[in-house]
Amino acid sequence: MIDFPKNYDFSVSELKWQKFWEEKKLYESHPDPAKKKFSIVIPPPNVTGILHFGHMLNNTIQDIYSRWKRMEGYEVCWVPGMDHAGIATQVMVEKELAKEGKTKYDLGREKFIELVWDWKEKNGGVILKQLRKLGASVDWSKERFTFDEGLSNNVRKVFVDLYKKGLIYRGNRIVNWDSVSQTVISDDEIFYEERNDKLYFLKYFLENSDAYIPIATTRPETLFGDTAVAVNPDDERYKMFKNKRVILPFLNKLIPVIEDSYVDMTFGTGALKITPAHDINDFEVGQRHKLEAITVIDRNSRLNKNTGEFEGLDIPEAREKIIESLKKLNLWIKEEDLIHNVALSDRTKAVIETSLSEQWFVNMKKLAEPAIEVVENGLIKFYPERYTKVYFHWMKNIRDWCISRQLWWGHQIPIWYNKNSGDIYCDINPPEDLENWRQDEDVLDTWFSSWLWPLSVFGWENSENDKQNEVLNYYYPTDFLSTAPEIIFLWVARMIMAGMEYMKQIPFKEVYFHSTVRDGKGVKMSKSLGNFSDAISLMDKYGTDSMRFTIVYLAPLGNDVLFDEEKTQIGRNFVTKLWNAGRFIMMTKDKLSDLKVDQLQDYKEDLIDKWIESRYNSTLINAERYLSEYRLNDYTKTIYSFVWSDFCDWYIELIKIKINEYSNYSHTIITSAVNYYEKILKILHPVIPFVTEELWHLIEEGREDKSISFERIQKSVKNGIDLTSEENFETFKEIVTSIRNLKVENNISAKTPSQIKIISSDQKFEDKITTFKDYIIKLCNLETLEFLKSIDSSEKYGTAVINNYEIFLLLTDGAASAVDVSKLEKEIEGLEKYVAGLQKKLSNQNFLEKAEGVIIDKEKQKLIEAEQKLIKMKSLINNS
RNA sequence: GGGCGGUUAGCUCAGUUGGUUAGAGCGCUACGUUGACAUCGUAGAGGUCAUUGGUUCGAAUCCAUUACCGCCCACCA
Repeated sequence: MIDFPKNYDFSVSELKWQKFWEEKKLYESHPDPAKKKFSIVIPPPNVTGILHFGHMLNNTIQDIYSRWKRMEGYEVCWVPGMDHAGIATQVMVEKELAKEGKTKYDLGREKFIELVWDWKEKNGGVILKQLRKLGASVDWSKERFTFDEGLSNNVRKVFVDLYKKGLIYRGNRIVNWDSVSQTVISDDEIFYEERNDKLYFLKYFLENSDAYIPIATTRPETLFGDTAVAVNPDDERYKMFKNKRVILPFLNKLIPVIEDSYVDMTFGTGALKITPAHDINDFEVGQRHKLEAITVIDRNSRLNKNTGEFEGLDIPEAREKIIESLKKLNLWIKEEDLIHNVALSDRTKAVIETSLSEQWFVNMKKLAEPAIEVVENGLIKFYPERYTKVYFHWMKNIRDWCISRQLWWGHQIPIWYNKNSGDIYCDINPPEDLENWRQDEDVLDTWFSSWLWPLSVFGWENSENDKQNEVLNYYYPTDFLSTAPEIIFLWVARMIMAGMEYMKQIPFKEVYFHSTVRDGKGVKMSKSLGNFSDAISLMDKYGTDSMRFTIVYLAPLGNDVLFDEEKTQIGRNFVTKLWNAGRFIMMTKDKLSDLKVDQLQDYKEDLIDKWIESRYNSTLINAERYLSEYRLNDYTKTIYSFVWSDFCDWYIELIKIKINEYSNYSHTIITSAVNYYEKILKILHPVIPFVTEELWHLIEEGREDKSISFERIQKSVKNGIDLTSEENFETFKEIVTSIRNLKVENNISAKTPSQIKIISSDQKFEDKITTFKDYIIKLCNLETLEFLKSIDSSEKYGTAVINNYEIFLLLTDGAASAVDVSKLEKEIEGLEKYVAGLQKKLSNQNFLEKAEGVIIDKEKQKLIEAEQKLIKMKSLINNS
């Protein structure tokens, strides 16, 4: 006899199995040519990261596929790891330093990097511990870090290779400069904030004339960098200025008036000053018109030597002084209030200065071509499918990738400049006579290492040896990638490009973009908004399985998850239900184990057995289908309803009757119940791994060294569905529900034994019912259940009319009135409308000519049934 | 501003190629607790499928329009 606790203690169980799985190295994978493989690489979380709801959802999804495929017999490999996350990590350590009143410059580059490594060893990687807590069945022996040696080598190799192919170049481009962190940041690290600002109107006088062109600008301090004034070619107002020159204030320099359709005639004055060095659009206009780009703001956001008397001033100061001077010079018109978006740095909240800077770029056009093709050809599929459009739009308009970052924590660019000759040396290893060379100070964008992730984690070396790389050849391409939609360009698209360039093969076959997790009101969860519940503490409170189940249950493909603490009930209640069903089965098994052999008889299968087998097969077919379509919520829902509605509400209740009435069958009955229960545990294991492992061990002795995660889930079989049994069972449920309802309506306690009479026009109906007559009697607590041709009208009855049969509940003394007339009338009214609608449809020539025969027959059948029902209901009302 | 989605019961969502009196879970209401489970059971009430128009014998489903919501991209001097 197994001790089966009344309550499930998830905290003990989860720790136990987490340890068991890892210590036994169950999920370590090795290439096995005899088996089909299934491989996934984790989207490497930041080394600074902690597990939030997005991670919980994403890693649960990956775990579901890993576990399901493993149970289907695949050699599954799910590779974990982390990203060194340049800016995020560096900023974190810099903040620590700041507490001691120090900056990174006090330490110097080398010492600072050492410090970051220390920080990583001590505080980094919290999220990997949390992945263990989540139950992620990853292969820990393959854990990688984007900054570890192998991956760093890969990064250098790829840089050198692209450089030698001429795809990496150094160029002057407009970049986003964060003057606080002193680095260039990408567009993705910027957010926009609406601010109240001023729009200033200035006069730029025409050369040798009293006429001026009015300029509207929010940034008068950049006028020193103006190299043109632009107007729209269609703008009649400035016709006289076209192809002439105007005088730039202060510098008295002549700049041309150019025409460019980029200029919006309706905004400001319709005349725009062009400052190619400090605005992305101006830069583009400048390129079109071959204008010079003059930098006037330095890296500390101060005006530089090109601004004459204003040199050294910061921006607000300079702006004020410039306006003052313009007024004195009579170059001032007016100012207006303006609400516009200001770009700010995600990390430092500093106002972003767009300025011209020398950076390293990757030319993306060539790399993008094959990456577009493989998605067009369907070699890579996106779920939800609509992301393919988003992908194409971006890929077909791809811009060059600025890969240099002015940080210390990251892969330093493998470029050396000769101190004497200025020659450039680019190689994986430093030049031999190092004292004559100076390495480029910049590091590479973090994504420059993560775009190689699917190759590098499997030991890619970009050499001839690759062909002998058994591990890489076995696992690449991976089968599945699950990630957040916001990194489709930053990461997903780039991995495809790297995969095509270096493996000549796609990096993954299917990409799932998971739901964004929002709070109950639909607001994206974030720490700053304070609507952020701590995922880990909720796991402690409700159990990991409950959280996993709930979050997947709430995550439909392509939609957001609206999550709040209250909703964890779904998962928690389900886990409890599953536990209690197991407890019932085990208790019953124990109780019946005393039965002697001579008490057993041959077990006769009945409707229940056929029905539950069919329901199981339907559930399995659905589960497989939903998983293959990445409809994870439907996968959980279909199993949920099988377990709760079919197995617990009906199957177990009927088992109870079988056992109480025919205890001599019970061994077979309980064997069968255990069998279905184990099947349930298996198909649920991918989503709720801990409790299913616990239950699987409790349900049968002798499994100490085994894990449910290696039990096989057999593929579904189509002919496992028995529609007749399912339909008959539905009729059975319909009768039971109707009788229970009749009792409630007539104020008869469920416990009171009642007499039921059923009248049917269908001769076969009685035969059909007979097979489950006894179950009806027991479930509804009946004294008698009779089939009659007519009813004794001297008695009072509660009645239910159901299609081709009627149920009569005999009302004994003191029972309430037999028929609720008003309710019945309402029903009749609805039914009459329905019948009229059908009649109209069936007398419509067009319908009869154009609709398919099957449809017409179906409608005719509906009409017959409805008319029958109507007649019965009317007679009911007449009799009352 | 450009692109892409969405709008079905109080809430969150299903609804296959147009042919149901439109479904589920949660919530709500009533009743029910000594034998798996009150984290439960039984039963019930709830929707003119966002608007308007069109295609069709027939529209939640296809097309167009409007309104609102969301996401992504670009960012306006």
